[in-house]
Amino acid sequence: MSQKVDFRKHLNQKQLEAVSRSDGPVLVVAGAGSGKTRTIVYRVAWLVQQGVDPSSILLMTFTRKAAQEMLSRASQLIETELFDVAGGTFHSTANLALRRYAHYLGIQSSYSIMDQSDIVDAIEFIRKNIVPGGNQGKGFPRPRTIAEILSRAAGTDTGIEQVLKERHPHFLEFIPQIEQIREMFMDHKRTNHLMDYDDLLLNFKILLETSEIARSELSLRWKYILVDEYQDTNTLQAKIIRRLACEHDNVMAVGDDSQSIYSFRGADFRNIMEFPTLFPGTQVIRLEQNYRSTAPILHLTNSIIARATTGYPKRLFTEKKTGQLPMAFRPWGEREQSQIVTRLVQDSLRQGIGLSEMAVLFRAGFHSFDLEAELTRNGIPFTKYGGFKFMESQHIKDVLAHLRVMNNHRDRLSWMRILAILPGVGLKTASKLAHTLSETHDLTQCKDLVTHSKKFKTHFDHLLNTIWNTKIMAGTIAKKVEEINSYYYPFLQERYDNYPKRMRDLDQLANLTVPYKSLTRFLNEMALEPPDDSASSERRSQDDKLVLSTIHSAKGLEWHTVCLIWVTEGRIPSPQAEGMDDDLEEERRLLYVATTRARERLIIIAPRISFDRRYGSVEIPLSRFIEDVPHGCIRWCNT
DNA sequence: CAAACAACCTTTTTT
DNA sequence: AGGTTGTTTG
Repeated sequence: MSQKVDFRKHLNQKQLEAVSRSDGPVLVVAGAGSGKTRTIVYRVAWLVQQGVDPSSILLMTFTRKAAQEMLSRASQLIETELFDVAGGTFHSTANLALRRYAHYLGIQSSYSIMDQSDIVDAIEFIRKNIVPGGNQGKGFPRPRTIAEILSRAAGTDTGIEQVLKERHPHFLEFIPQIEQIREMFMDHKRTNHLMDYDDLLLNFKILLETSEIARSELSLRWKYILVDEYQDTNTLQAKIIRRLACEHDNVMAVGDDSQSIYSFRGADFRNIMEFPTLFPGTQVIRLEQNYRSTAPILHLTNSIIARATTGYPKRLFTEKKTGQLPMAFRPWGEREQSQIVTRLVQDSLRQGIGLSEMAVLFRAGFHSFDLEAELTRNGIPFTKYGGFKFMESQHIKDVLAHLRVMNNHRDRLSWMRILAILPGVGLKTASKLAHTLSETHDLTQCKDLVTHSKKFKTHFDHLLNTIWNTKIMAGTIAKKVEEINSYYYPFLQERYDNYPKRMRDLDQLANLTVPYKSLTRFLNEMALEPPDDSASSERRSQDDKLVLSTIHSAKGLEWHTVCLIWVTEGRIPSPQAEGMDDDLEEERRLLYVATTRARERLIIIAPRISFDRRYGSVEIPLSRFIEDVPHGCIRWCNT
């Protein structure tokens, strides 16, 4: 048995209270930097030291990485391996449970998981077919928007009409069409054995509600449930937790309503407010001592969130009394902004602050394009979190489609994608062939599908041979990916000028498969948790690089120095939020999350001029959230 | 029915 | 600046 950990020494009064609670529901309202992660880590350690079997603990987090980190910290603490603890996202937990219990719902357990782009592709495909001979063109929502609407309806447990009224009143006239698309989309998923993110949660919930066996088995297995980032759960997820804990009520939910920033995904901070209602007898514990930031930074962040209308009032305090005032700059334009950041980074380096101790944060992925160029010019290495996704670039999707077809021959859209790569194949041909191919197990029977064109037949044969041979060939998944890569290479070269770079991406993809033994596993995990980008897989700790990140992707992280760019109207708050109170509130919380990432130094930059393609140079005011803040909070600097 | 070209428009945030 | 959508041509 491991040595005893002195919990009293490592935790403050409140943290200790949460960690050592015996049984029953607990809600930990943990302000930014108040030791939220620490509390969870110590809670796991405490439970295990009390003799709780690690395999009866379930740790739900926002990303798999977060779960792994917490578990590894906990296991270091008590010097006990903890790989028996179930840890992961709601989606991966749902996936796990559904694989096992799908038959109770009359669903095949061999379903594939659709990622965002699969969903959009499918909806687009359906929309094209819905009105024969014509697209509804003008004013009709785009596939991406439709996907959003459907997802929101699923995640909030409401109807399409409700969602449209609240979020997209200008599409109200299309209710019948959208309903129809929804029906056809569901049909498409059923016949092709597919599930999207919402289906995972929805079916998990249904499973827990309808199958007494599954519910009690799971609830008896996971006797202690910990949920991180509870403020970013939706109603569906709350219901899942409620059911999972039905046998014991041992749930510890941890979160901060002031940091709820995922409402576009159906998350609602009111969820965390209602937790005590969902679990009567909940002990609410507030963590308000901040261990991260200096007093001046905290003063600013407190002022930013003070005007928010969220529920649990709190005011963080710290014992780090001294420190620099947050600095703010108003440079002329984007160019100057990038130069300030660069200069700042170079100065900090001279002061001995490592590159990886600094981060630049922004509202949206494209806000950093100019900065990226400037950093490159100055030879400053950086990695970027958030924004464009490796897995969603065309060439990666092409190769993945081959793998998916090998895995699930019914995947019609992947067939279409593969076929459309061949020269001389467009929508019509692909559609026809994909239909037959997806119905047939044995590809060797499909050779004669194409007879008319000799040239095309050669290509088609080659494709079928490659798929078939790769499918049955022995060897690792990486080997198979390489096989597909070399088949795909000529097309890649043909289609893209930057094919060498894209080829490197494909090699990277092969590397990603290394930890996996089963192709199904690999594909599903990639859909559930895609890697950040091609660069980050090489990143791995020791590389000293500046971090550029969207605010969303910076959640839960911290740096010595944080620099926020584009703190202006039109960027934060984002123009889309304009006129919607709830959304504007969320933008404020977003800025709160961003500013609370800083330990010692916070820099805010807000260019005066932004370049708009339509109107040319436009003057833009400082973000209203900073305008609101008391004067002495910030030191204004000349550029 | 597919390829080549042109206009366009988009652009939050992510499991 | 990129992909996407629509239009024309072969």
